[in-house]
Amino acid sequence: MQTATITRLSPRQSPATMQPASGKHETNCTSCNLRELCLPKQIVDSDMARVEQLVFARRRLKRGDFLFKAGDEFNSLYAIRSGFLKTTVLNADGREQVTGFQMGGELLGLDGIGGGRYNGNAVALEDSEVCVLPFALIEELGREIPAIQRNLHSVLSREIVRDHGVMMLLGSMSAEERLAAFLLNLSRRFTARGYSASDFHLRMTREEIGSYLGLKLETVSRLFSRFHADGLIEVQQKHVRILDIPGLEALRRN
Amino acid sequence: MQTATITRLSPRQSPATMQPASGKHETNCTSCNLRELCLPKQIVDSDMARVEQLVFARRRLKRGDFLFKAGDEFNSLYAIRSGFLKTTVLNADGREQVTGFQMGGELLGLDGIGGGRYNGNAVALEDSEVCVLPFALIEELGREIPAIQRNLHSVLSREIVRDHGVMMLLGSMSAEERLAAFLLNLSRRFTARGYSASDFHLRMTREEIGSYLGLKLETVSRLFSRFHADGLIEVQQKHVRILDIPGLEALRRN
DNA sequence: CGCCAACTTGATGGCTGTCAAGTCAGGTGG
DNA sequence: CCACCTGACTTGACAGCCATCAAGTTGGCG
Repeated sequence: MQTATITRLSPRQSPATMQPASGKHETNCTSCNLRELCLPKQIVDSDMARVEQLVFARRRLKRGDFLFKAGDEFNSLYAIRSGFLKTTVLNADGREQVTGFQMGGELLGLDGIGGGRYNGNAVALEDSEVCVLPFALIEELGREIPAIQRNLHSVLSREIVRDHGVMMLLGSMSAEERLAAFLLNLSRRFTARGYSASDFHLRMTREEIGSYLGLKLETVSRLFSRFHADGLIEVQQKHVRILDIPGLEALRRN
Repeated sequence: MQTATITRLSPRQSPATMQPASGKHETNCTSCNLRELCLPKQIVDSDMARVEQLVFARRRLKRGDFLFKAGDEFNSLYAIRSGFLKTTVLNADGREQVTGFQMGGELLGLDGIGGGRYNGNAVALEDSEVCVLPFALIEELGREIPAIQRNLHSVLSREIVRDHGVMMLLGSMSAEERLAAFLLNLSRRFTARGYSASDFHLRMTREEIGSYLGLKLETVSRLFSRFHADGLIEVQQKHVRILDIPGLEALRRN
């Protein structure tokens, strides 16, 4: 399950001379409905052509496929066009910790910039498609277009802020608070992508939720049942409907 | 305790025209003994003069002083010249989570780049001195000197990797494993700065260690006592001597 | 010298983990 | 088309780790 379809958009040449993608099936940032999530608002039209050069290729993943593995050589960041992924890190003794769940418009691979190799795994939780963004090109364009440079720095910094939020979650919140925060976070991100804020399909297992939240799968399952009994949510396997967002918000803060 | 001495190194002009620092008491990256921690090896001499323009000022902090607070306007990163700091984030209901402890050569303020405001607090745990690096200058120089650009990206990415390590710690390790990993991490970082790997003074309280590790202060205290009883460390208040590094490494992995 | 924050240590309890048994749902093959 | 199979999930019983509450001790600092 590790082979994945790669659609090359332009011949691999020196990064400095890559041609923009063209053709009906090919990536087009200008018309991408995730544009506002990927790209800074300040990008002017005259720069868009250059921005689209960044998208070297697309890559399709089936559920279970690895986008990259810990230790793989780092060359590119990935922008999610569609689908749902998880990222994990591995312990010396083999334990795995889920570090995040990513959806459309979010960037993957930031952990590879510093060390030349990806630090963790990225795995598709459903069939997905990503844009491949060679990092050398990003840096080159960043030097020429300040809005691109600024955007990269913002993305990196916001990932740090997100991680600090997870530390807060893991370090000082109860199991109940963690799951409430998790559901509200998913809700907010689905909303930003035009999906229902209250009705969604979990792409990850109870075990993966538990790993992310520092809990065991049984605890997650029990909490879902409790939230259901308390009238906060409806839950049936992977389908969740939030009935009482203020109620969850109150839990998150107590 | 929020006022802090600021030593201005050069008159505040347009960032692009700032003059390099000079004078016997003034910052000099070339001769700074933390240079190898702050700066990429690839910096050539001809670029060093420009790099030193980055250091707009130094700032002295007394123990307890805030370097910045959550919500403060973001303008600069800070490089620690000497001393020891902690960073924290705050909950909606006032709980505080320690997100890290920083020492000489490490960069602070990365969490402010994305939002225009610092996301958390930075507090000096002992009298400290930092170099003030206006971020607009860093970005400007990054556009002109690829080694600087690369270095900034590496620093940001490595912070993400570090955060993922903390998530692993908090999400899937026992109290004992967490404290062992914490002590070994401190040991490694002191070693890199020329201090003893096995004999050091903790600048933070049991409560701050506990917050960082997701434990209560009593648990931290009990673990210190247990490690002592097991012959792994000697501990007397804030003075710690590691007696058995392999023993701690074995704990970290079990 | 005295005060107070920081620390240690003990007793107890509760939250969450562990172990176990059973249910559910979706996919596969006969 | 249905039965089976397997991974995912739920629920119960129990245990253990760590939190909580409490009482004292230490040591740094004014």
